[in-house]
Amino acid sequence: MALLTNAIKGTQDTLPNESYKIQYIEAAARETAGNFGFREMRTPVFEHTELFQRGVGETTDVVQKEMYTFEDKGGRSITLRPEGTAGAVRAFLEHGLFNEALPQKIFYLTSCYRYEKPQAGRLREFHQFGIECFGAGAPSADAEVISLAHEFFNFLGIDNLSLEINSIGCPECRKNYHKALKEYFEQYKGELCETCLDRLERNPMRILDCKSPVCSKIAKNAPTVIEFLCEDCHNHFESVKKYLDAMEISYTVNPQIVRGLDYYTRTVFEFVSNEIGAQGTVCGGGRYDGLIAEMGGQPLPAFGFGLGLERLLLLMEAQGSVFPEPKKCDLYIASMGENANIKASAIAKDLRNEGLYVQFDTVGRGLKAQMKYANKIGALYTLVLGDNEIETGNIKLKNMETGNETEMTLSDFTDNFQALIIKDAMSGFDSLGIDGLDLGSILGGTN
RNA sequence: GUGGGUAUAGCUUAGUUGGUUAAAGCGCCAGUUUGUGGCACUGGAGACCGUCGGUUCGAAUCCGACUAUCCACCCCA
Repeated sequence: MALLTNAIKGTQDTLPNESYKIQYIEAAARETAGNFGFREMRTPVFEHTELFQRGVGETTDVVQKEMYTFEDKGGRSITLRPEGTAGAVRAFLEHGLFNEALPQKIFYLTSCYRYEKPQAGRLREFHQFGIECFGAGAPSADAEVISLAHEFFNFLGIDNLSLEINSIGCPECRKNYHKALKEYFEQYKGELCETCLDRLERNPMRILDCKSPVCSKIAKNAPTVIEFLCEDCHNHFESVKKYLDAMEISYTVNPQIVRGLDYYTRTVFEFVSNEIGAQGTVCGGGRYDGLIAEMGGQPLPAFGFGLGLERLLLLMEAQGSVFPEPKKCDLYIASMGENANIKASAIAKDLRNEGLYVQFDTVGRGLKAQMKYANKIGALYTLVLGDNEIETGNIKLKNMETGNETEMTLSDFTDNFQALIIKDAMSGFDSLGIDGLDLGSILGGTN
């Protein structure tokens, strides 16, 4: 039974009373991306496993232990995407988008999958707002994409998010840096933690990231990547900073930032929060000039980021952000008797065609229960429809907020409901005169 | 994969040193009002007390294992 009624570990349902929040965030993402000239790309949730092995990097944790990989019935090895960039690059190459006007500016809103132990801000299925800018190698591209994320956060009214940037250079400068780093840490071989000893051999840059007090203390005085940047990479980084300064985007240079995906080169950055637990990176990205060639294309520079929607939502709730309320029900039609029930459905259809949000009873409840329901869903107006109303053609329209009822004929009501509620919202029925809208004749008494 | 916390109705929780029909608030349904919501009052439905096993005359309560969940490490969005 538990299998039937329990969601899979590390997954989350978004229920109807919460979904408007994530919809708001997604709408903000589309809006912001659009203003920067980024257009949406949708790619499959699954790809050939090789794509991620090559694209994300064989040595990364993501590929080594976190992928959802399975064999399909045709014997192919398939993997649920653990991130968005590899698939976007694949589609970019497959459809020859490099022949279109460059840069190709792409955004996506998608789910990603990683087999990890869930914790605060970390799910096995999570959602990303991703940006990829293909074919833009200038420092202005780095700055533009970073400013897009900045603008997005700004739009949502988020503060307390710090931008940290770094440059990890090109493969050429990294070679020298690795050498220097190894030499440095080897002096402390006796003190480093076990995992760091391992890192010393495989990827000494990761030691910079270690949380153990001993290692991080040693790492503090380690040589930084920035000191080892070649002239081109150095100039590039300096230029990026100038652009950010000019856009008044504040940042701190954090030489400790080492991104976990192999494809990054030069500029890397993170937007970090300290309000949502240990997994504080809400947005992370950078330049990946080698990836497109690595995946079989002509060499082409690129820059992008991934932004975690669940973490963002967590952050917004921690900050008490207000989300725009979803639309309220304009009209609830409470009906009694078969004739009225049928009439209610017909009225609802007509008003919905005019773009109004209308509901009627589909449970077969009594009038009182229907009124209760109308109240619960926050209906703005209620129309009671029974044998009397059908017979006489006279109805009362109830404003659920004030409780006022207004008498009118059914046909006037159906013809003018939209105008009526606008007028009512502006002034209330009580004060309605004969100005503008010609509604005087249908607004009999109020009570 | 490794640690630590937690597990009682849809939700939030109470449950005294093991002792009869496991309690409350919110929510849900209905009634008080033969055709009118919110407020109040009354009633109702809803819990194999996470699962399995053990100790005991007797277990929601003690013990063990498992599972789930939360948090942290690793790593990342």
